[in-house]
Amino acid sequence: MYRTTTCGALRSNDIGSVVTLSGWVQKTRDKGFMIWVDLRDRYGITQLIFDEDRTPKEIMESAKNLGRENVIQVTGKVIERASKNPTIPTGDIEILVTKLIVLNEAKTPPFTIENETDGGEDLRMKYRYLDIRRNPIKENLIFRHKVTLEVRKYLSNEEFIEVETPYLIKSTPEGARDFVVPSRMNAGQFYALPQSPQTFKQLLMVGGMDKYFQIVKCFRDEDLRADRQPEFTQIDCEMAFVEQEDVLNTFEGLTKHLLKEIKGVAVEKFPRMTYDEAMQRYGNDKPDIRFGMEFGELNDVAQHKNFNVFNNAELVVGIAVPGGNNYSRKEIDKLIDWVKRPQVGALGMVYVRCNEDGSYKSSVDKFYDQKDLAKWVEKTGANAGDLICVLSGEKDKVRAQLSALRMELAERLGLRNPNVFAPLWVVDFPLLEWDEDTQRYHAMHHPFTSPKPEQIPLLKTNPGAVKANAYDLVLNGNEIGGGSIRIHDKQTQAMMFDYLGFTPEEAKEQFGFLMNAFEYGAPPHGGIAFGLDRLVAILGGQETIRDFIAFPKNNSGRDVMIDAPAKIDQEQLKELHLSIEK
RNA sequence: GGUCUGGUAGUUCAGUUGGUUAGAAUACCUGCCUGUCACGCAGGGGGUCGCGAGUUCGAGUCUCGUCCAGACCGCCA
Repeated sequence: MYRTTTCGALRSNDIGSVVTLSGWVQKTRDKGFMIWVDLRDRYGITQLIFDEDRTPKEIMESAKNLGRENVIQVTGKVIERASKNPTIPTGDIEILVTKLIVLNEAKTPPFTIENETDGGEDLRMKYRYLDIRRNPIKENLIFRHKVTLEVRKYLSNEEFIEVETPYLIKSTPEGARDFVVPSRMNAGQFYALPQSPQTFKQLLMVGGMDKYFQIVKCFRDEDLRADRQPEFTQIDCEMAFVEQEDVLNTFEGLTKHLLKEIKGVAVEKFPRMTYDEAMQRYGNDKPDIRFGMEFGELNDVAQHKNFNVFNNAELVVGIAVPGGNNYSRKEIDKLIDWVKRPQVGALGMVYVRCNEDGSYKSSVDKFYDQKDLAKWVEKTGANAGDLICVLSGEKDKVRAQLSALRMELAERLGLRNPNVFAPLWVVDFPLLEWDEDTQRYHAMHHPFTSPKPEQIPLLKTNPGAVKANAYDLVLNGNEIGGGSIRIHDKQTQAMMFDYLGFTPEEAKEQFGFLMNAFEYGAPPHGGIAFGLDRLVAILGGQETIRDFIAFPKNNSGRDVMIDAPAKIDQEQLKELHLSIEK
């Protein structure tokens, strides 16, 4: 038997018992006359003691040779420590070792296995199995387990059934780029890995499954970010015989359950905001509402005052930065440079200092008097001591720019407190989105999303204005879930494909199976999908999802540990009917 | 595809206007140390300054190219 208990279990009431422990050598402290070894496993650290009076000589000798991360097994008596360590749970006791077996030696690890490791990202990924031994990563993986367990518990209680759907499916041109898998048995043909199980879960509704969920891997062949991996996990859900209200209530319930069980946070009813309102108030369809700094539109009060930059702009909009009047001229100039970076793309920034004495000092005093500026203050909700930052230009662009500035400033001001949770629903998303590159409309959510029925006639006259029964769940400025009420009849679905530029033949070829199914009694249905990696990271109070994934990919989509992707040999290529272009 | 930042000891980093033998911390090795727990003390080993070209009497430092990593923009129905 390798162990009778774990390294996190023993306390002072175990004193006197004889135990066997197995684990890794975290650290040895060799004082010559006495050697202490911190033995670590998943559950904690227990101190071993070897001393020249009480430990046999040969055990003393082999203890001297123990290196970091050796795997050892020890047997010994639990004794009370002469000097206790109140900072760890097992700090009152230690093991007087009578038997020591080195189960496996270890090379010196390339970075320290400690909470604050000296290892860089690259190295940690290459030796991820060592990284996982570190508490922060280990705790994150356990945390993720708890979240998924709570999801399964909650949804099962609500009578959802977890059903697995296939990973080898068919590529479709809509949406993200597909990962494809060549078929050996069907020369020249390819499977695609699913971007989501969307059509399958709809077919499960047609199949009468009624309430479905699945914690499922999805795949998108697009560039990565700190919060984006090419393979990621969704909590994919679908319900039949529901309206939008039913879906929102059900998954608001799930989210509340998670916040309560995982974080001990009780949240009242989630606020709801239309897409248009979110864009107007925050310039963003996933607003972080943990803090204010709401947009104040200034067209009415800032235009027609001889300042041509504003006069020629579609939108003039500002935010009040709390305490921003403290910024030096140099700091403000730096802020202006920040918004002018290509990533943000503003051409400039106008600012108003709100002095404590109630007066205003702006960068455009030539064009605006105190009375004018007072109106800006009113529109942005600025207080004395604030700084108003104003951007202008094309509506969509300037909103994105000011939103970026708002988030940046909130970050700098420490307003994005990871222990505060501010969820909200953003509803009434547009159905379609104009795409400049292809000069046609794209489905904003996906092509199975139902337009608001009363707005269907509007599709003919002003497609861009049609709203969908689509919704996102936003948490702390992150989209953690999104879904819609789906189309469930063949005619509407065929019409949608038509608007999206599919010929009837293309629609039939790609989605004929779904439209056929709609002819055999498809119930009204709708659903939602949560990004599990992101949800777990946010609940864990972190921005990057990588440390909540056991074996993540790096920025260029590589797994640096197994060194994938990699070439395959000529034989394999031949079998798959492939040849590589030189 | 683009923008920015970085690449120097096992590791994390410093390295001034281009100038002698490239440093620190930590890790590692050796010795000492009568209760350590970030143990302490003394000593030691450890470098293709990412790679390639160029400028120069001289390049870790400047220029160009290239590779790698990270953040972001585009992209992500």
